[in-house]
Amino acid sequence: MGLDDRKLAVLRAIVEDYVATQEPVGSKALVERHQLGVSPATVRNDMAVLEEEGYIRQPHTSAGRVPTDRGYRLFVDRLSRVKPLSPAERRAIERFLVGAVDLDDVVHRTVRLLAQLTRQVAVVQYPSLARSKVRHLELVPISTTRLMVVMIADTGRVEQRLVELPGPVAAEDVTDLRRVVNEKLVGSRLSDTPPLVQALVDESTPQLRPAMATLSSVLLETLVERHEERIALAGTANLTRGGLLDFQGSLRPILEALEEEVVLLKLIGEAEPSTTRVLIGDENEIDNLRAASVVSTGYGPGSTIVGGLGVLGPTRMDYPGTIATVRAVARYVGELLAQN
Amino acid sequence: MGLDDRKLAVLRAIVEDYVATQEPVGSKALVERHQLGVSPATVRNDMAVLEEEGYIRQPHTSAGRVPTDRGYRLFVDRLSRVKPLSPAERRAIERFLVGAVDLDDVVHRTVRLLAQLTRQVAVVQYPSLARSKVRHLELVPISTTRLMVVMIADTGRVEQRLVELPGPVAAEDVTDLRRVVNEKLVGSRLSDTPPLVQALVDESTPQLRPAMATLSSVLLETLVERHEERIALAGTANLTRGGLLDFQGSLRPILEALEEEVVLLKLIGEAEPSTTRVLIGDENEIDNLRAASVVSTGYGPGSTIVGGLGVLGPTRMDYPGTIATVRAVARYVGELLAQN
DNA sequence: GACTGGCACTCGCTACAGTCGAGTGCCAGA
DNA sequence: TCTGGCACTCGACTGTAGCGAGTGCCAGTC
Repeated sequence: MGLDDRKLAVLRAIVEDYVATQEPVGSKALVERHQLGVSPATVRNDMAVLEEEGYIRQPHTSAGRVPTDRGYRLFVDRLSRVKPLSPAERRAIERFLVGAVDLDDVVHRTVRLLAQLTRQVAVVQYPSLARSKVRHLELVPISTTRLMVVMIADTGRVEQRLVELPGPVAAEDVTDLRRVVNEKLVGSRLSDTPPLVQALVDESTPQLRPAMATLSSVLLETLVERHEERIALAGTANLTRGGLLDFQGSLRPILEALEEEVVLLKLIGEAEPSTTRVLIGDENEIDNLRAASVVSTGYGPGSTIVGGLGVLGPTRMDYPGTIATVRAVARYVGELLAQN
Repeated sequence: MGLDDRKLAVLRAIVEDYVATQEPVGSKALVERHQLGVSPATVRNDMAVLEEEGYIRQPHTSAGRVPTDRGYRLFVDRLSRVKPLSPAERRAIERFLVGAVDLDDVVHRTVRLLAQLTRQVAVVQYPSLARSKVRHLELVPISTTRLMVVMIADTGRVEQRLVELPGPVAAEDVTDLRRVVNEKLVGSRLSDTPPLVQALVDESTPQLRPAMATLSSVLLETLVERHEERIALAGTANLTRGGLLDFQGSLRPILEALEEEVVLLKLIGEAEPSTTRVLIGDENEIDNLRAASVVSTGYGPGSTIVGGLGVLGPTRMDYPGTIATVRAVARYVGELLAQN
């Protein structure tokens, strides 16, 4: 079922034109806009083959062709080169990210930047706690039976949680607790902590044990399991570009999906090192997003990955450009994190 | 230009029917569905007057009437009673909010709850720092020239910020700094701090002064001015209900407005004590939201207000129900905060 | 065998005419 | 002041016709 070079060129041309114009593209327009060196009739034959193979389809007879998800996939995999960023884009990225003051700030700036550059919905995952190491644990007494636990991770993430102690604890005991948890936990990965935390309880003095038990269960429960991941989102207004033609007329399912953190994490959180993942339409496991494509990648200081980021848009998107932007932003953010 | 009781009843009926059916309501349908005790012809005369006064209008000549923003305003001010919540709703609120573990948790649960109950976009402002008192300031050394400042407010809010010190500071100096800032600032309103913070610098020992200067400027700049307000949002998918008839066909401007924190704050942040504010369509100062209505109120422990919350929806919304829900949720959240 | 020009065909889109009916405004009369 | 009646308006819907973009196929050419 060979697709010879010209057929591939035709497919590429169809994808490019369709992305640009948002209108089904016909054989005549194709030969006019691209130097294919053959006549419309020939192109039509090629199109027939491409359609048979499932790479393009006709919205209705007497209309031009539109790429299918499969067609986009082939385009992304074999027919496109990642576009180099324009100097203006590079500058925009740098300008946007310098002056970030804070992890929160970095994440917010990043997600806005991504949304602006790609003109799509951007998603940025905060550095995953599971991939962070504990830098410091602070215990702040709020009352005799209440403690605020503040965890600072090496990725810059800060999480806090109020702990209700089983009974009153004296100030010097809090100091002891603080010393012990820091001694034991600083420098370790949170994902590795369960045994460590258990040990904390076992090794506590009888006096501290009840407090330590509560504290450690909160550490595990809240910081590791529940709150674990955070997400920032921007650019939802970009969904309305393309006047409801994308997303088969209803933003509903998309907006619903974007409200679910779990869904977002699934989209961008499973990043593998230094790969850019592209999910096109149907390839998406989330039903609500069957009409959308997602481009995502991991980021982190140096070559490690601490979180994911990406964008979501119509299947009809500029893949080469989007991929380039997502990669570039991820790289810059990584550098930024490395500086801290 | 007296609007007698019957004309007001007609307006009320029109608003209620239109909100329920989303279709222009005609004189015949009106007398059938409401016991107005008069004939359609009479109602038509009343309608003509109401239209002349600008309370209703006809989308086109041979269609029924639709309330104008002005009509809704009159309805809200004089023609409607706040609906009591159903027991199911009460239960939903309680169920949703118990078990909240954290301020973050409370806010997230609240915003989701509001969105779910009102079936609209919900906005919740975190307790305003300007209205909070400092409960504790923690300084955590990250390196010899870096400090993490963690501020815990009495409202439960926790803000942190990385501070780059002008030079290395010894551990015991950090302890001193911590003691001093806590002594001076704990218990004071952040909005009142500028003079206090200035005093901090003036009174510092020469040794601590440079560090204190940086620290205090960060306290002012970041915690008070910049980061000041935080906002949680939920239910954007609800904008797509009513199939694009609301919002004159485009969600674009709405989604854009919702991305701007400043805008959201303006919407719900200017709450006055124990008032529920209703902004209808045109009354809204933000151009993008001229097709929407906002119902908002303040919340806080006891009778104090620490922040605002509210919902945004089409002008064609169930005002009595929405107002009731917003108030009830605000009250519950206030109680929850009071417990801490 | 691959490509091309030509031709018949399909079918969505637009315009137009006609009908229907909901809803109105107005008026005369109770 | 209210009501029933009536003429009128105008959007929604239906059906028809013409247009044109685009196709598939086929016979002919290189």
